[in-house]
Amino acid sequence: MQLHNTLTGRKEAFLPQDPSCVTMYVCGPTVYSFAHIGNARPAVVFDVLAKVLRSQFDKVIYARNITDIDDKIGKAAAAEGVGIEVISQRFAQAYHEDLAGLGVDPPDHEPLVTEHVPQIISMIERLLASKHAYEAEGHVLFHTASFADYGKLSKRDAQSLMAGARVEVAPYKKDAGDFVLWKPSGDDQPGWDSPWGRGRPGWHIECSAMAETILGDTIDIHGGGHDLIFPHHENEIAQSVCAHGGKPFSRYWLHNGFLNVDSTKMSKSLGNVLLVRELLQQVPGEAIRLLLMTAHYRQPLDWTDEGLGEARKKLDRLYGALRALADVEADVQEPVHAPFMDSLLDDLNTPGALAHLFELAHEAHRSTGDEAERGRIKARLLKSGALLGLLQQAPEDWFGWTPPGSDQMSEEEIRALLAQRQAARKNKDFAESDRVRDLLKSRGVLVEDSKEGQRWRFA
RNA sequence: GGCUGGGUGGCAGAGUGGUUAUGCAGCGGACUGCAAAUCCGUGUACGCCGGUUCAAUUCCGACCCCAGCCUCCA
Repeated sequence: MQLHNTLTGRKEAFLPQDPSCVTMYVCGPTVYSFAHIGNARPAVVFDVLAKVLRSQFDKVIYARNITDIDDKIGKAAAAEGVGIEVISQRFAQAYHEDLAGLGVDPPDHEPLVTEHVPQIISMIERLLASKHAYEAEGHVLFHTASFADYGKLSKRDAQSLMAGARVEVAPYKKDAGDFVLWKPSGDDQPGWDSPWGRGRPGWHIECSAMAETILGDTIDIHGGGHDLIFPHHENEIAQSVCAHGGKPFSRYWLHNGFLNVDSTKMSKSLGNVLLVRELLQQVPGEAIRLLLMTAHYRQPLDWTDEGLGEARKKLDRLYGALRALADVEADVQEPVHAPFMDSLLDDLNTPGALAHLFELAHEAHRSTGDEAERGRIKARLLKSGALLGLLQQAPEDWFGWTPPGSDQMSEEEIRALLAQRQAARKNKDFAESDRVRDLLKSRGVLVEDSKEGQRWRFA
Protein backbone atom coordinates (compact mmCIF):
# COMPACT_ATOMS: atom_id res chain seq x y z
CA MET A 1 0.00 0.00 0.00
CA GLN A 2 1.20 3.46 -0.89
CA LEU A 3 0.48 6.48 1.30
CA HIS A 4 1.45 10.12 0.91
CA ASN A 5 3.51 11.15 3.90
CA THR A 6 3.43 14.85 4.77
CA LEU A 7 6.73 14.40 6.57
CA THR A 8 8.59 13.56 3.37
CA GLY A 9 6.19 15.17 0.91
CA ARG A 10 6.11 11.93 -1.05
CA LYS A 11 4.08 8.84 -1.64
CA GLU A 12 5.75 5.94 0.14
CA ALA A 13 5.18 2.23 0.58
CA PHE A 14 3.34 1.80 3.86
CA LEU A 15 5.02 -0.70 6.16
CA PRO A 16 3.91 -0.75 9.81
CA GLN A 17 6.61 -1.25 12.42
CA ASP A 18 4.79 -4.38 13.54
CA PRO A 19 3.72 -6.16 10.34
CA SER A 20 0.74 -7.67 12.11
CA CYS A 21 -0.56 -4.55 13.80
CA VAL A 22 -1.11 -1.01 12.55
CA THR A 23 -1.53 1.86 14.98
CA MET A 24 -3.33 5.02 13.90
CA TYR A 25 -4.21 8.21 15.74
CA VAL A 26 -6.49 10.92 14.35
CA CYS A 27 -7.28 14.27 15.91
CA GLY A 28 -10.94 14.32 16.79
CA PRO A 29 -13.32 17.15 17.56
CA THR A 30 -13.47 19.72 20.32
CA VAL A 31 -17.04 19.23 21.42
CA TYR A 32 -18.48 22.69 21.88
CA SER A 33 -21.06 22.68 19.05
CA PHE A 34 -22.58 20.47 16.38
CA ALA A 35 -20.31 18.96 13.73
CA HIS A 36 -20.28 20.71 10.39
CA ILE A 37 -19.60 19.08 7.05
CA GLY A 38 -15.95 20.10 7.24
CA ASN A 39 -15.61 18.13 10.46
CA ALA A 40 -17.13 15.16 8.68
CA ARG A 41 -14.44 15.00 6.00
CA PRO A 42 -11.55 13.68 8.13
CA ALA A 43 -13.93 11.37 9.97
CA VAL A 44 -14.98 9.79 6.67
CA VAL A 45 -11.51 9.82 5.12
CA PHE A 46 -9.87 8.06 8.04
CA ASP A 47 -12.83 5.72 8.40
CA VAL A 48 -12.16 4.57 4.83
CA LEU A 49 -8.45 4.31 5.58
CA ALA A 50 -9.19 2.20 8.66
CA LYS A 51 -11.43 -0.10 6.61
CA VAL A 52 -8.78 -0.50 3.91
CA LEU A 53 -6.06 -1.13 6.50
CA ARG A 54 -8.23 -3.73 8.23
CA SER A 55 -8.56 -5.52 4.90
CA GLN A 56 -4.76 -5.63 4.53
CA PHE A 57 -3.46 -6.25 8.05
CA ASP A 58 -4.35 -8.66 10.81
CA LYS A 59 -4.91 -5.96 13.37
CA VAL A 60 -5.49 -2.22 13.30
CA ILE A 61 -5.76 -0.07 16.40
CA TYR A 62 -7.44 3.20 15.54
CA ALA A 63 -7.72 5.94 18.15
CA ARG A 64 -9.58 9.22 17.68
CA ASN A 65 -9.78 11.55 20.63
CA ILE A 66 -12.47 13.85 21.90
CA THR A 67 -11.27 17.14 23.32
CA ASP A 68 -13.67 17.77 26.16
CA ILE A 69 -11.80 20.51 27.96
CA ASP A 70 -11.23 23.72 26.09
CA ASP A 71 -11.89 27.41 26.55
CA LYS A 72 -14.62 27.33 23.91
CA ILE A 73 -16.40 24.62 25.85
CA GLY A 74 -15.93 26.66 29.01
CA LYS A 75 -17.43 29.68 27.35
CA ALA A 76 -20.48 27.74 26.15
CA ALA A 77 -20.92 26.25 29.61
CA ALA A 78 -20.69 29.64 31.29
CA ALA A 79 -23.25 31.06 28.87
CA GLU A 80 -25.74 28.38 29.93
CA GLY A 81 -24.69 28.36 33.56
CA VAL A 82 -23.86 24.65 33.49
CA GLY A 83 -20.75 22.57 34.02
CA ILE A 84 -18.46 21.94 31.06
CA GLU A 85 -19.32 18.24 31.13
CA VAL A 86 -22.91 19.12 30.25
CA ILE A 87 -21.74 20.82 27.06
CA SER A 88 -19.08 18.30 26.15
CA GLN A 89 -21.31 15.29 26.72
CA ARG A 90 -24.15 16.81 24.76
CA PHE A 91 -22.01 17.51 21.71
CA ALA A 92 -19.97 14.33 21.96
CA GLN A 93 -23.23 12.41 21.76
CA ALA A 94 -24.38 14.54 18.83
CA TYR A 95 -21.05 13.88 17.12
CA HIS A 96 -21.56 10.14 17.48
CA GLU A 97 -25.07 10.37 16.08
CA ASP A 98 -23.94 12.46 13.12
CA LEU A 99 -21.07 10.15 12.23
CA ALA A 100 -23.31 7.11 12.54
CA GLY A 101 -25.60 8.80 10.04
CA LEU A 102 -22.66 8.97 7.66
CA GLY A 103 -21.80 5.32 8.12
CA VAL A 104 -18.60 6.06 10.03
CA ASP A 105 -17.61 3.19 12.31
CA PRO A 106 -16.51 4.04 15.87
CA PRO A 107 -12.74 3.92 16.32
CA ASP A 108 -11.22 1.29 18.58
CA HIS A 109 -10.41 3.92 21.19
CA GLU A 110 -11.98 7.29 21.79
CA PRO A 111 -10.00 8.89 24.61
CA LEU A 112 -11.28 11.92 26.51
CA VAL A 113 -8.82 14.57 27.60
CA THR A 114 -10.46 14.84 31.02
CA GLU A 115 -9.68 11.17 31.63
CA HIS A 116 -5.99 11.62 30.78
CA VAL A 117 -4.95 14.52 32.95
CA PRO A 118 -2.52 12.41 35.05
CA GLN A 119 -0.82 11.18 31.88
CA ILE A 120 -0.63 14.74 30.58
CA ILE A 121 0.95 15.92 33.83
CA SER A 122 3.40 13.04 33.71
CA MET A 123 4.49 13.94 30.21
CA ILE A 124 4.96 17.59 31.14
CA GLU A 125 7.06 16.56 34.14
CA ARG A 126 9.31 14.54 31.87
CA LEU A 127 9.67 17.47 29.47
CA LEU A 128 10.60 19.73 32.39
CA ALA A 129 13.13 17.19 33.68
CA SER A 130 14.81 16.99 30.30
CA LYS A 131 14.89 20.78 29.99
CA HIS A 132 12.64 20.86 26.95
CA ALA A 133 10.10 22.82 28.97
CA TYR A 134 10.19 25.56 31.56
CA GLU A 135 7.89 27.09 34.12
CA ALA A 136 6.93 30.74 34.02
CA GLU A 137 4.24 32.59 35.97
CA GLY A 138 2.16 29.48 36.62
CA HIS A 139 2.48 28.32 33.03
CA VAL A 140 4.60 25.53 31.68
CA LEU A 141 5.94 26.19 28.21
CA PHE A 142 7.65 24.04 25.65
CA HIS A 143 10.95 25.51 24.55
CA THR A 144 10.97 25.04 20.79
CA ALA A 145 14.63 26.03 20.49
CA SER A 146 15.47 22.87 22.42
CA PHE A 147 14.22 20.65 19.62
CA ALA A 148 16.38 20.71 16.51
CA ASP A 149 13.76 19.19 14.22
CA TYR A 150 11.12 21.78 15.08
CA GLY A 151 9.50 22.89 11.81
CA LYS A 152 10.34 19.73 9.90
CA LEU A 153 6.76 18.59 9.33
CA SER A 154 5.45 21.97 8.20
CA LYS A 155 8.69 22.67 6.33
CA ARG A 156 9.24 25.88 8.20
CA ASP A 157 12.54 27.22 9.28
CA ALA A 158 12.54 27.26 13.06
CA GLN A 159 14.64 30.40 13.34
CA SER A 160 12.44 32.49 11.07
CA LEU A 161 9.37 31.04 12.73
CA MET A 162 10.40 32.29 16.10
CA ALA A 163 11.77 35.54 14.87
CA GLY A 164 8.86 36.24 12.57
CA ALA A 165 5.95 35.53 14.88
CA ARG A 166 3.62 38.45 14.37
CA VAL A 167 1.28 37.78 17.21
CA GLU A 168 1.75 39.59 20.43
CA VAL A 169 4.19 37.55 22.46
CA ALA A 170 3.29 36.76 26.04
CA PRO A 171 5.94 38.34 28.27
CA TYR A 172 6.75 35.10 30.09
CA LYS A 173 7.84 33.28 26.92
CA LYS A 174 11.56 32.82 26.37
CA ASP A 175 10.98 32.67 22.64
CA ALA A 176 8.01 33.77 20.60
CA GLY A 177 7.61 30.25 19.18
CA ASP A 178 7.25 28.58 22.58
CA PHE A 179 3.84 27.14 23.29
CA VAL A 180 1.82 26.33 26.36
CA LEU A 181 1.78 22.87 27.92
CA TRP A 182 -0.06 23.85 31.09
CA LYS A 183 -1.89 27.02 31.99
CA PRO A 184 -3.28 28.25 35.30
CA SER A 185 -7.04 28.25 35.87
CA GLY A 186 -8.95 30.94 37.69
CA ASP A 187 -11.49 29.96 40.34
CA ASP A 188 -14.29 30.20 37.80
CA GLN A 189 -12.48 27.98 35.30
CA PRO A 190 -12.22 24.20 35.21
CA GLY A 191 -8.90 22.96 36.52
CA TRP A 192 -6.89 20.15 38.03
CA ASP A 193 -4.27 20.20 40.76
CA SER A 194 -0.76 19.88 39.44
CA PRO A 195 2.83 20.48 40.56
CA TRP A 196 2.41 23.96 39.05
CA GLY A 197 -0.80 24.76 40.84
CA ARG A 198 -4.39 24.40 39.74
CA GLY A 199 -4.65 24.59 35.99
CA ARG A 200 -5.53 22.88 32.74
CA PRO A 201 -3.59 21.40 29.84
CA GLY A 202 -2.67 23.24 26.68
CA TRP A 203 -4.21 21.92 23.52
CA HIS A 204 -1.22 20.24 21.88
CA ILE A 205 -0.04 18.15 24.84
CA GLU A 206 -3.37 16.35 25.03
CA CYS A 207 -2.91 14.45 21.79
CA SER A 208 0.70 13.55 22.58
CA ALA A 209 -0.28 12.14 25.96
CA MET A 210 -3.30 10.22 24.73
CA ALA A 211 -1.44 8.73 21.76
CA GLU A 212 1.33 7.64 24.11
CA THR A 213 -1.11 6.09 26.56
CA ILE A 214 -3.08 4.13 24.00
CA LEU A 215 -0.67 3.41 21.17
CA GLY A 216 2.82 3.74 22.60
CA ASP A 217 5.82 5.93 21.89
CA THR A 218 5.97 5.49 18.12
CA ILE A 219 2.80 5.14 16.10
CA ASP A 220 2.41 4.21 12.45
CA ILE A 221 -0.06 6.76 11.16
CA HIS A 222 -1.17 10.12 12.46
CA GLY A 223 -4.00 11.85 10.64
CA GLY A 224 -5.94 15.05 10.72
CA GLY A 225 -6.98 18.09 8.73
CA HIS A 226 -4.46 19.94 6.60
CA ASP A 227 -4.77 22.99 8.82
CA LEU A 228 -3.46 21.08 11.81
CA ILE A 229 0.01 20.62 10.33
CA PHE A 230 1.09 23.83 11.95
CA PRO A 231 1.17 24.39 14.77
CA HIS A 232 -0.72 21.45 16.26
CA HIS A 233 1.07 18.49 14.71
CA GLU A 234 4.42 20.20 14.69
CA ASN A 235 4.00 20.71 18.42
CA GLU A 236 2.85 17.15 18.99
CA ILE A 237 6.03 15.89 17.36
CA ALA A 238 8.18 18.17 19.51
CA GLN A 239 6.49 17.04 22.72
CA SER A 240 6.42 13.34 21.97
CA VAL A 241 9.91 13.02 20.53
CA CYS A 242 11.40 14.97 23.42
CA ALA A 243 9.42 13.01 26.02
CA HIS A 244 10.53 9.72 24.48
CA GLY A 245 14.24 10.32 24.33
CA GLY A 246 14.31 11.09 20.62
CA LYS A 247 12.20 8.18 19.38
CA PRO A 248 10.10 9.10 16.34
CA PHE A 249 6.48 9.99 17.10
CA SER A 250 4.57 9.03 13.97
CA ARG A 251 6.08 7.31 10.96
CA TYR A 252 3.48 8.49 8.46
CA TRP A 253 1.54 11.74 8.59
CA LEU A 254 -1.66 12.00 6.56
CA HIS A 255 -3.63 15.18 6.06
CA ASN A 256 -6.96 15.69 4.38
CA GLY A 257 -7.66 18.78 2.31
CA PHE A 258 -10.08 21.47 3.34
CA LEU A 259 -13.71 21.66 2.39
CA ASN A 260 -15.21 24.84 1.00
CA VAL A 261 -18.86 25.66 0.51
CA ASP A 262 -19.69 27.24 -2.84
CA SER A 263 -15.99 28.03 -3.29
CA THR A 264 -15.86 29.92 -0.01
CA LYS A 265 -14.43 28.98 3.31
CA MET A 266 -17.08 28.06 5.82
CA SER A 267 -17.42 30.57 8.58
CA LYS A 268 -19.99 31.62 11.07
CA SER A 269 -19.78 35.22 9.98
CA LEU A 270 -20.69 34.27 6.40
CA GLY A 271 -23.49 32.08 7.70
CA ASN A 272 -22.52 29.22 5.39
CA VAL A 273 -21.74 26.63 8.02
CA LEU A 274 -23.47 23.41 7.03
CA LEU A 275 -24.22 21.11 9.93
CA VAL A 276 -24.11 17.38 9.36
CA ARG A 277 -27.34 16.90 11.22
CA GLU A 278 -29.15 19.41 9.04
CA LEU A 279 -27.89 17.77 5.87
CA LEU A 280 -29.00 14.39 7.19
CA GLN A 281 -32.55 15.76 7.27
CA GLN A 282 -32.35 16.57 3.57
CA VAL A 283 -30.54 13.68 1.92
CA PRO A 284 -29.51 10.12 2.80
CA GLY A 285 -26.26 10.02 4.77
CA GLU A 286 -24.76 7.76 2.16
CA ALA A 287 -24.99 10.54 -0.43
CA ILE A 288 -23.11 12.89 1.89
CA ARG A 289 -20.52 10.22 2.46
CA LEU A 290 -20.09 9.60 -1.26
CA LEU A 291 -19.74 13.29 -2.03
CA LEU A 292 -16.91 13.44 0.52
CA MET A 293 -15.14 10.71 -1.45
CA THR A 294 -15.55 12.14 -4.96
CA ALA A 295 -12.38 14.20 -4.61
CA HIS A 296 -9.08 12.70 -3.55
CA TYR A 297 -8.65 13.15 0.22
CA ARG A 298 -5.67 15.48 -0.14
CA GLN A 299 -7.43 17.79 -2.59
CA PRO A 300 -9.68 20.62 -1.56
CA LEU A 301 -13.35 19.78 -1.97
CA ASP A 302 -16.01 22.28 -2.94
CA TRP A 303 -19.37 21.49 -1.40
CA THR A 304 -22.35 22.51 -3.55
CA ASP A 305 -26.01 21.55 -3.82
CA GLU A 306 -25.34 20.41 -7.38
CA GLY A 307 -22.58 18.13 -6.15
CA LEU A 308 -24.88 16.67 -3.53
CA GLY A 309 -27.53 16.03 -6.17
CA GLU A 310 -24.96 14.29 -8.33
CA ALA A 311 -23.80 12.17 -5.41
CA ARG A 312 -27.38 10.95 -5.01
CA LYS A 313 -27.62 10.12 -8.69
CA LYS A 314 -24.38 8.18 -8.53
CA LEU A 315 -25.84 6.05 -5.78
CA ASP A 316 -29.04 5.66 -7.81
CA ARG A 317 -26.84 4.21 -10.52
CA LEU A 318 -24.99 1.84 -8.19
CA TYR A 319 -28.09 0.71 -6.33
CA GLY A 320 -29.80 0.35 -9.71
CA ALA A 321 -27.15 -2.17 -10.66
CA LEU A 322 -27.67 -4.04 -7.40
CA ARG A 323 -31.40 -4.04 -8.00
CA ALA A 324 -30.79 -5.55 -11.42
CA LEU A 325 -28.92 -8.34 -9.64
CA ALA A 326 -31.61 -8.86 -7.01
CA ASP A 327 -32.42 -12.35 -8.29
CA VAL A 328 -28.92 -13.79 -7.85
CA GLU A 329 -26.95 -14.72 -4.78
CA ALA A 330 -23.64 -12.92 -4.29
CA ASP A 331 -20.76 -15.36 -4.75
CA VAL A 332 -19.07 -15.36 -1.35
CA GLN A 333 -15.85 -16.71 -2.85
CA GLU A 334 -15.40 -13.67 -5.04
CA PRO A 335 -12.85 -11.13 -3.73
CA VAL A 336 -13.04 -7.35 -3.87
CA HIS A 337 -12.91 -5.96 -7.43
CA ALA A 338 -9.17 -5.93 -8.19
CA PRO A 339 -8.79 -2.61 -10.05
CA PHE A 340 -10.93 -1.00 -7.37
CA MET A 341 -8.63 -2.31 -4.67
CA ASP A 342 -5.55 -1.14 -6.57
CA SER A 343 -6.92 2.39 -6.59
CA LEU A 344 -7.54 2.37 -2.85
CA LEU A 345 -4.10 0.95 -2.15
CA ASP A 346 -2.62 3.81 -4.16
CA ASP A 347 -2.85 6.51 -1.51
CA LEU A 348 -6.56 5.98 -1.00
CA ASN A 349 -7.63 7.07 -4.48
CA THR A 350 -11.37 7.04 -3.87
CA PRO A 351 -12.36 8.82 -7.13
CA GLY A 352 -10.44 6.20 -9.09
CA ALA A 353 -11.97 3.42 -7.01
CA LEU A 354 -15.45 4.81 -7.60
CA ALA A 355 -14.82 4.86 -11.35
CA HIS A 356 -14.14 1.11 -11.19
CA LEU A 357 -17.31 0.65 -9.19
CA PHE A 358 -19.25 2.28 -12.02
CA GLU A 359 -17.58 -0.02 -14.51
CA LEU A 360 -18.87 -2.89 -12.41
CA ALA A 361 -22.35 -1.41 -12.45
CA HIS A 362 -22.13 -1.32 -16.22
CA GLU A 363 -21.08 -4.96 -16.31
CA ALA A 364 -23.98 -5.80 -14.04
CA HIS A 365 -26.48 -4.43 -16.53
CA ARG A 366 -24.79 -6.03 -19.51
CA SER A 367 -24.46 -9.48 -18.05
CA THR A 368 -27.60 -11.43 -18.74
CA GLY A 369 -28.14 -15.11 -18.54
CA ASP A 370 -24.87 -16.13 -16.94
CA GLU A 371 -25.98 -16.63 -13.35
CA ALA A 372 -22.52 -17.44 -12.02
CA GLU A 373 -21.00 -14.35 -13.59
CA ARG A 374 -23.78 -12.16 -12.21
CA GLY A 375 -23.25 -13.63 -8.76
CA ARG A 376 -19.59 -12.71 -8.95
CA ILE A 377 -20.34 -9.17 -10.09
CA LYS A 378 -22.80 -8.75 -7.25
CA ALA A 379 -20.22 -9.94 -4.73
CA ARG A 380 -17.60 -7.59 -6.11
CA LEU A 381 -20.01 -4.66 -5.94
CA LEU A 382 -21.01 -5.41 -2.37
CA LYS A 383 -17.53 -6.17 -1.07
CA SER A 384 -16.00 -3.19 -2.80
CA GLY A 385 -18.79 -0.93 -1.60
CA ALA A 386 -18.22 -2.15 1.94
CA LEU A 387 -14.64 -0.90 1.88
CA LEU A 388 -15.97 2.57 1.18
CA GLY A 389 -18.85 2.18 3.59
CA LEU A 390 -21.34 2.24 0.72
CA LEU A 391 -24.00 -0.05 -0.81
CA GLN A 392 -24.76 -1.93 2.38
CA GLN A 393 -28.49 -1.35 2.47
CA ALA A 394 -31.20 -3.00 0.38
CA PRO A 395 -31.71 -1.18 -2.93
CA GLU A 396 -35.41 -0.78 -2.14
CA ASP A 397 -34.51 1.02 1.08
CA TRP A 398 -32.21 3.35 -0.80
CA PHE A 399 -34.84 4.20 -3.39
CA GLY A 400 -37.51 4.46 -0.73
CA TRP A 401 -35.66 7.01 1.43
CA THR A 402 -37.65 10.03 2.50
CA PRO A 403 -36.63 12.98 4.63
CA PRO A 404 -37.59 12.49 8.27
CA GLY A 405 -40.99 13.98 9.04
CA SER A 406 -41.85 14.55 5.39
CA ASP A 407 -45.39 14.21 4.15
CA GLN A 408 -44.46 11.75 1.40
CA MET A 409 -46.96 9.09 0.42
CA SER A 410 -46.88 5.91 2.40
CA GLU A 411 -45.88 2.68 0.78
CA GLU A 412 -49.45 1.40 1.06
CA GLU A 413 -50.78 4.40 -0.84
CA ILE A 414 -48.14 3.98 -3.50
CA ARG A 415 -48.80 0.28 -3.86
CA ALA A 416 -52.53 0.87 -4.19
CA LEU A 417 -51.99 3.40 -6.98
CA LEU A 418 -49.50 1.14 -8.73
CA ALA A 419 -52.06 -1.67 -8.67
CA GLN A 420 -54.60 0.71 -10.14
CA ARG A 421 -52.16 1.65 -12.87
CA GLN A 422 -51.31 -1.96 -13.57
CA ALA A 423 -54.97 -2.78 -14.09
CA ALA A 424 -55.36 0.16 -16.48
CA ARG A 425 -52.34 -0.94 -18.46
CA LYS A 426 -53.68 -4.44 -18.72
CA ASN A 427 -56.82 -2.99 -20.29
CA LYS A 428 -54.70 -0.80 -22.55
CA ASP A 429 -56.27 2.23 -20.88
CA PHE A 430 -53.13 4.29 -21.25
CA ALA A 431 -54.84 7.57 -20.46
CA GLU A 432 -55.70 6.24 -17.01
CA SER A 433 -52.30 4.63 -16.65
CA ASP A 434 -50.54 7.90 -17.40
CA ARG A 435 -52.89 9.82 -15.12
CA VAL A 436 -51.88 7.65 -12.18
CA ARG A 437 -48.21 7.93 -13.11
CA ASP A 438 -48.47 11.72 -13.27
CA LEU A 439 -50.31 11.77 -9.98
CA LEU A 440 -47.51 9.81 -8.35
CA LYS A 441 -44.93 12.01 -9.99
CA SER A 442 -46.61 15.09 -8.58
CA ARG A 443 -46.02 13.55 -5.15
CA GLY A 444 -42.37 12.87 -5.89
CA VAL A 445 -42.75 9.22 -6.80
CA LEU A 446 -41.14 8.12 -10.07
CA VAL A 447 -42.49 4.98 -11.68
CA GLU A 448 -40.53 2.72 -14.00
CA ASP A 449 -41.78 -0.28 -15.90
CA SER A 450 -39.35 -3.15 -15.99
CA LYS A 451 -39.75 -6.69 -17.16
CA GLU A 452 -40.20 -7.69 -13.53
CA GLY A 453 -43.08 -5.24 -13.21
CA GLN A 454 -43.45 -1.69 -11.98
CA ARG A 455 -40.72 -0.12 -9.86
CA TRP A 456 -40.86 3.14 -8.00
CA ARG A 457 -38.59 5.47 -6.16
CA PHE A 458 -38.70 8.87 -4.58
CA ALA A 459 -37.29 11.67 -6.70
C1' G B 1 6.84 37.89 2.12
C1' G B 2 7.77 32.36 3.52
C1' C B 3 5.84 27.36 3.05
C1' U B 4 2.37 23.75 0.75
C1' G B 5 -0.92 22.18 -3.02
C1' G B 6 -3.46 23.28 -7.52
C1' G B 7 -4.93 25.03 -12.79
C1' U B 8 -7.93 18.66 -17.24
C1' G B 9 -13.74 18.40 -22.07
C1' G B 10 -20.60 22.10 -20.40
C1' C B 11 -19.99 20.71 -14.84
C1' A B 12 -17.62 17.46 -11.10
C1' G B 13 -13.14 14.81 -10.98
C1' A B 14 -9.02 10.71 -11.63
C1' G B 15 -4.85 9.55 -14.40
C1' U B 16 -0.89 8.90 -17.92
C1' G B 17 5.56 10.11 -21.83
C1' G B 18 2.65 7.50 -27.40
C1' U B 19 -3.77 3.74 -26.96
C1' U B 20 -11.36 4.79 -23.37
C1' A B 21 -10.90 7.57 -16.90
C1' U B 22 -15.47 7.72 -14.46
C1' G B 23 -20.13 10.26 -13.11
C1' C B 24 -23.70 14.08 -14.36
C1' A B 25 -25.60 17.03 -18.35
C1' G B 26 -26.15 17.19 -24.04
C1' C B 27 -26.93 14.89 -28.90
C1' G B 28 -28.39 10.46 -32.19
C1' G B 29 -30.27 5.41 -32.03
C1' A B 30 -32.44 0.77 -29.68
C1' C B 31 -36.05 -0.88 -26.18
C1' U B 32 -41.17 1.06 -24.42
C1' G B 33 -48.24 2.11 -25.73
C1' C B 34 -45.60 6.72 -24.14
C1' A B 35 -42.02 7.30 -20.55
C1' A B 36 -38.39 5.90 -17.01
C1' A B 37 -34.49 2.59 -16.28
C1' U B 38 -31.00 0.15 -19.39
C1' C B 39 -28.10 -0.70 -23.75
C1' C B 40 -25.43 1.12 -28.40
C1' G B 41 -23.11 5.38 -30.60
C1' U B 42 -21.36 10.41 -29.96
C1' G B 43 -17.22 15.37 -27.68
C1' U B 44 -10.17 16.89 -31.80
C1' A B 45 -9.94 18.19 -22.50
C1' C B 46 -5.46 18.90 -20.39
C1' G B 47 -3.45 27.71 -17.85
C1' C B 48 0.58 30.45 -20.89
C1' C B 49 5.65 30.38 -23.06
C1' G B 50 10.04 27.91 -23.87
C1' G B 51 13.14 23.27 -23.34
C1' U B 52 14.22 17.78 -23.30
C1' U B 53 12.29 13.71 -26.51
C1' C B 54 10.99 10.14 -32.38
C1' A B 55 6.69 11.64 -29.24
C1' A B 56 4.41 15.88 -23.53
C1' U B 57 -1.59 17.11 -20.85
C1' U B 58 2.18 13.84 -18.43
C1' C B 59 9.43 15.39 -17.45
C1' C B 60 12.43 20.37 -16.80
C1' G B 61 12.49 25.90 -16.47
C1' A B 62 10.18 30.74 -16.56
C1' C B 63 5.50 33.21 -16.32
C1' C B 64 0.19 34.09 -15.15
C1' C B 65 -3.75 32.83 -12.08
C1' C B 66 -6.27 30.10 -7.69
C1' A B 67 -6.54 27.93 -2.75
C1' G B 68 -4.65 26.70 2.12
C1' C B 69 -1.18 27.44 6.23
C1' C B 70 2.12 31.07 8.76
C1' U B 71 -3.38 33.18 14.56
C1' C B 72 -8.36 29.24 17.32
C1' C B 73 -10.00 26.13 13.12
C1' A B 74 -11.18 19.47 10.22
